[in-house]
Amino acid sequence: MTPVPFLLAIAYRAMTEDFHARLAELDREPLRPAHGYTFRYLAENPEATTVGLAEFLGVTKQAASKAVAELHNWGYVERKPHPTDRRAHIVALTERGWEYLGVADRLWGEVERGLADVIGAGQVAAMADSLGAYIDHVSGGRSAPPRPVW
Amino acid sequence: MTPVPFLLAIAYRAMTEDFHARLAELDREPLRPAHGYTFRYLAENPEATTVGLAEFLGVTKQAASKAVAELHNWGYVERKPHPTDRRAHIVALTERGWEYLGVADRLWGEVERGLADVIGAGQVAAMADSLGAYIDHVSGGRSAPPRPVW
DNA sequence: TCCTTGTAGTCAACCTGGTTGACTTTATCG
DNA sequence: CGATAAAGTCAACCAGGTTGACTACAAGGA
Repeated sequence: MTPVPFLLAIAYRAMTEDFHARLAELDREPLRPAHGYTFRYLAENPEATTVGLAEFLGVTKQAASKAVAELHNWGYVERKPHPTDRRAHIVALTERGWEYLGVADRLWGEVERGLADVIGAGQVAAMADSLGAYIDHVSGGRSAPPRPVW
Repeated sequence: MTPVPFLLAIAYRAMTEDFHARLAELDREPLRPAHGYTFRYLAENPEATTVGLAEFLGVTKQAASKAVAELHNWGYVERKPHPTDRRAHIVALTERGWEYLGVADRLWGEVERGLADVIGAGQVAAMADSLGAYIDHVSGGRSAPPRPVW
């Protein structure tokens, strides 16, 4: 019998593939998972900086800096001077970035409905509750949730 | 609300960290997840070859070859001549390999019980059923299950 | 005010775990 | 046989991270 953690990983991989297939159908650039988390962080933190992003992603600031540069090249993100700290830059989603995030959210919703089609909406809700409770439990004192493997 | 796929990934990551913490408590070498899948494949396929392993892992044969070499260096795996094909080699777990696999299975069981402590054994079973059904559904015609992200 | 200590960000070198491509040796099938 | 395919290796490369050294600016005392 396959241990439950492995089932989680396999299912996640399958869903990610589903997501990318749907992106490809729309002729969308397939960004990596880490980019998705970056988008979410920027969407929720309008004053985001590279260092803040690095902490959120759980990587070094150098790695975060590379990611920002990449997303900037692709036009999803812009860098503005920080209002009070001249060392720092505000990193923010562009129009294009917001639009991509909207599409991604819609597609993840479709993937989730695909799961519901197989196991039922009730089971999906129960699973979300269970996983949420587990994540809360293990993140314990920490404020930020643990990041996924990517 | 966090999409369910992300919850899967975050929970998997948390469980992996739990697993590695338990390994570390036992002063065990922390092998990577891919190694775990390799062990499982070798355990179930006593006539395994490098190419077969590569297909199972979903990587190139060169990558599988590197992994085998590494596990061989660490004494978890041995290479024997193939009985009928002189190009090929049988790759098999050593005693040490079997022993490690046993420990890993026990620890994954503990991690799973940690989940059950939070959400209840019934929910764990329901989740395992649901995920299993989903994985079966999406793997469709394919015989081998999709591999996790590592 | 200046001076020390800390922080945002970058540059460069390196590591890891994979990739592609070229190759040798052995199998297999007409 | 001879052509084609498969097992495995070697070498070069790539992507996405790391560590370490550095610059520019910030902030809080003496």
